[in-house]
Amino acid sequence: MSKTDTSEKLMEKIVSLCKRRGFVFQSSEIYGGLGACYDYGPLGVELKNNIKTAWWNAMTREHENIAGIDAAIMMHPKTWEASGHVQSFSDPMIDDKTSKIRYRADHLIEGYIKQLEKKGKTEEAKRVNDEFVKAQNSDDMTKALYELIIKEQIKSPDSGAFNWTEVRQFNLMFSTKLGAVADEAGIVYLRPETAQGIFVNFHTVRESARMKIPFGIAQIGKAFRNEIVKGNFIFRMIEFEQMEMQYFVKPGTQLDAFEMWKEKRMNWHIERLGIKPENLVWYQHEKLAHYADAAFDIKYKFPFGTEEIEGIHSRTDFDLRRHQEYSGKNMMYSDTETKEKYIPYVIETSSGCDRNFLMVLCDAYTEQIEDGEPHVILKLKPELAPVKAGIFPLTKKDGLPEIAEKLYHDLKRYFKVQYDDAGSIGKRYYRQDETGTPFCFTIDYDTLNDQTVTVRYRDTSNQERLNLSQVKAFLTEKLS
RNA sequence: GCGGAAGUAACUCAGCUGGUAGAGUCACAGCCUUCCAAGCUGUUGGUCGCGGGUUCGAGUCCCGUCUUCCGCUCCA
Repeated sequence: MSKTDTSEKLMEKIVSLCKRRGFVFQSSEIYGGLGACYDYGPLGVELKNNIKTAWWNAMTREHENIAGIDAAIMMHPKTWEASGHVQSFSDPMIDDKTSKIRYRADHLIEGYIKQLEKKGKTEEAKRVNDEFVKAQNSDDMTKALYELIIKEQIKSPDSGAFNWTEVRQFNLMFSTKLGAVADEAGIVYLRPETAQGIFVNFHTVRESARMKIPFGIAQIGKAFRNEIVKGNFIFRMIEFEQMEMQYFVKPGTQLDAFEMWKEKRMNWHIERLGIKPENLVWYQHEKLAHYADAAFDIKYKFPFGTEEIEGIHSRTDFDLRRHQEYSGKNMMYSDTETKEKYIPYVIETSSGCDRNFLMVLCDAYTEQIEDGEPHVILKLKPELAPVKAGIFPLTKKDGLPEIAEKLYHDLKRYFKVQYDDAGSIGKRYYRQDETGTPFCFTIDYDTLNDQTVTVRYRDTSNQERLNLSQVKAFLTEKLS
């Protein structure tokens, strides 16, 4: 990243590179695009898969007590009542037309009640509060809240104006109809988080994988949120992919597990994704979600601001307890040694795959000024690079292409490699630098004599010679 | 959803007060090329976001609409 670049410019450059080189495209672009939806291109899908594999392996392969699943996107509607999403994901919003500021309608009324209490008008506060509770439980909650705001003449906290829009409902869950005949009973939601697919499978996974507490269940999958505020490229999408793990522990031990996972997850970003440590920061939640008793986020210093890429939350036994309540099924764990029975506590590590992808690109993006021209290098960790090596004949004659093609065919079974004979050799190196390919092998005139090739390193432009027969071993070693 | 800015080739943009589209880059083919974006030739690619209006004539003026970018609540 060049020091003269403003962060806005940097983001533009990354978006432009993504389009031009086939990392990420706007969805349905020929129809004008669809907001906050993006498609991963040929190189993007490789990079994204590599990130997912790095996560999956670190979680499931390197932890014998973590099992993986892949749950359905659509779940029984009761799931979302139990999880609290039907209630808490449905926000009644109201706009002050004077100041153009938006408020949560329920927060507005709560604020008003508190003000009354402060002024000593306890009786009136109680009356409004009763009406507030009644409005919240009314069949048409948005209308009831609106009528209450109008009736009590609640003014805007910022502008002092009494100039409201109607209360509108912003439910963040997407719904669709199940079955050919659509009726009210058939409404299902696209999951707004992947976690619930893990909770409802708690017993089936535990038994089939023969797990004992403490153990975890890992999952990578799509989730959907009908966001009011979208944007920052792929940072906030309505359809996004989560990589998350729920770790079940004995109540009372959750804080130890919490600390362990905090450390492990931070290290994973630094060691496995190769993110510069100075660009990652911890953020502690002060206002906790309805299910949590401790919550930290890992944030990354994006060009557009320091934003969350992973949450590590102590979810208590909220989810399992609620599922036990709503389903009537026993969600207790029986410890066969101590004969104890309890609902386990949960530590969640939940990371946005698309956000990791964007972070990896931002962190790897490098410009070196050469002869006044910026030379773009994506300094990706070799394991993550979409293409592992470029294979070039120095020129298109004298038998060099034939040797290069043979090398390409020998390697392509094992590594994602690219053959290129178009343009000058410098241009071909440049193309690979821009897409993060860590190594290039060039067949030249020396190859004809001594069977050696040039290996050229992306980050330094340094070159070494290597025997043709050792190229595969070289890549294997560098990528492990 | 509200306020501000903008939509012309795959990318970055030009197109002045209306006269039926251009540049550079990229891509592709060929020539050339003995190691870091060289050069030459050619080719592909646009009903100027979409719809309507004014006009003999609209990329350009007017209206609507969609989308994107920047701010306002929440989150992975």
